[in-house]
Amino acid sequence: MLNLDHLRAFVWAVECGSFSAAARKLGKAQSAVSTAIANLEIDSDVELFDRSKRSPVLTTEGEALLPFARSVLLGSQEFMSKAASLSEGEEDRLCLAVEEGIGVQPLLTLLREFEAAFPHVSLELLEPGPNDVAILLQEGRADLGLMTEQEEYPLGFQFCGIGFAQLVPVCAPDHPLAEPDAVTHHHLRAHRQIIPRSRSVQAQRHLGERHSPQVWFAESPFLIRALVEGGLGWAQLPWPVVREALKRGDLARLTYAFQTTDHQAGIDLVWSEKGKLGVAGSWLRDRCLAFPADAWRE
Amino acid sequence: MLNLDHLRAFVWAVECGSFSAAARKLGKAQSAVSTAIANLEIDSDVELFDRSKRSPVLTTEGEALLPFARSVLLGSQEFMSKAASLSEGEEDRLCLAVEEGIGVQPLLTLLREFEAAFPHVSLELLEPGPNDVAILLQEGRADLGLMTEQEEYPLGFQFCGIGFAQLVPVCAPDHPLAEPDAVTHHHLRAHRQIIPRSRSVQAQRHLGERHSPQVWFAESPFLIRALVEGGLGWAQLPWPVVREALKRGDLARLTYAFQTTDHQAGIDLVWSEKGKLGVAGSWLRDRCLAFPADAWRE
DNA sequence: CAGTTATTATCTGAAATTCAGATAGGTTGA
DNA sequence: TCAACCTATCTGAATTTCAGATAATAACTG
Repeated sequence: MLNLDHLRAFVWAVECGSFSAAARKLGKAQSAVSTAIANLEIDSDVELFDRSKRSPVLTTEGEALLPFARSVLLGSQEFMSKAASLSEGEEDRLCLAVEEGIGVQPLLTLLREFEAAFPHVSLELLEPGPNDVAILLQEGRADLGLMTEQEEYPLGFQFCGIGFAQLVPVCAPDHPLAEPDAVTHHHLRAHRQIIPRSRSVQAQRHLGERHSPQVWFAESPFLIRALVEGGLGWAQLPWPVVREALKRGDLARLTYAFQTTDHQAGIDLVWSEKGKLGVAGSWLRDRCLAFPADAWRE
Repeated sequence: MLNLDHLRAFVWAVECGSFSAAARKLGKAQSAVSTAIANLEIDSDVELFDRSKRSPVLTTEGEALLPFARSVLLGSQEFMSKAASLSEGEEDRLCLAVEEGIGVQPLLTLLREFEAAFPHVSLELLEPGPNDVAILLQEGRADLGLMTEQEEYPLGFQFCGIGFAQLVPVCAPDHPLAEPDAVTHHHLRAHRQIIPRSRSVQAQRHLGERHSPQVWFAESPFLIRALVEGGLGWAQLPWPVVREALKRGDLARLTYAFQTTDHQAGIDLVWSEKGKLGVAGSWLRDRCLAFPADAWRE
């Protein structure tokens, strides 16, 4: 029956150029390598080396078989490597949910570090609408979440504010509110506000204050941006969502008369109860917590 | 150290649902499977099964490791399978050179059979210009060749006629020779003939008779077809090369006054001295020899 | 041409491993 | 409670692996 040690002897003998050298490399006796390869030749019924010369040279059959042997050994290394990863408490996969509108841009370098540190953990990234992050965590679908802050979280979750996202009031360039003068509460109330609201009835929190009695709701900030660009109302949207549109002139920024700075929406990092996170999850959590608070404002 | 038998026990235990069942399947004692998996767990430092229930269930770590184990075993099977192929005298690769202009169409079904019969032999197909087949064989670059017949072959080669290709005289539709009347030698001599000739000076055999004192040469029948379509002369070309162009009207067929049937160019199957061909090569050679002689005329 | 070095195959007894069977203990369902 | 099925572990035997010694061969050196 095929034996990994035999394959090892075969590959190392090719690598080193002689059985003796391979034996020295492997820390075994020369006879061990010699018999190992002889057994491999018996098992496979193929003459792997031509021994007529001083040091053995691969036959064409051996040459053809070598990549197969390497492949098996590589597979066994991958097995052990994955096993080591698991035995150190690394999870097999990790799911990170980042609420739509929170730019993933600040995360990119972090994810590159993650890739290098945990090559065996397959990362899944979700970008759900507002507050769906909490639902994904509750369902166990996601392990770690990044979402705009909420008054209270369900039991069994830990959370920690890690920064602030800038909420920018915008409307279409030809919208009445786009006038250069600062707008008052009175102006705002006269026009339709569009507010993000989650699909699930479970938790219908909305992002930002409600300023107008006349409101529409929409699931995604990108959908809202489209509505606002179409002149259907005004909205407070995260800076990463509107940055390009403002630069292009597809949107206009409102100037509040009653507030000089933009509204800040806190960003919380949320994870399920402490024990559930593996090594990689904890690493990612800790690195997120160490992020500077203004990294998310771009 | 990792051991293939341990991996086998692991995978079969998962497959069968219990260690005992796996032992029965493998024809071993239950204790063997049990200790094998225990050893695998020690080696990898991962708990693969949860034994608290009647029959063991995979842990999440075991689940993650299972595809890696399967991969290693699959690799070992591929090794043995390839070894069996080699030990039966199948070559690792086989190179078949089919002279340009000899249609590969008749070969297709044969190649499909080849694929099924010799899955481990990687086939290489070359389509060299006239007479380069002989050179490729001589250099050892190709193992088997299909070429238009030649008066003599270098030593060390065997050859056998296996059929005939039809050589069709063609010219451009607006060429003087395209007239409906049959053309005589005299007509032919008045116009430039284009003849295939190999790149190598070594053997400058040309395909078909020379009918005109005014000749050009070109390497490939397809190149010649382009020249003829451009009105630069007339030529005798293999039927598969001109079939589509004749149908489209890009070429016109000449009618010889002195010959009622098209010129037949014999097709030879050529291979290097007998011992060199492996099982797959011999198989392919014998199947080619059994081809009906008119298969190449389409 | 003789001498030296390096190589492989093979033999041998010891050491390690594997194996089958028996036994004990746990889980499941009747 | 019992029967059926499962796993872990122990034990001695069988098998395999191993290192060291030895002989034979190839290549290089003077």
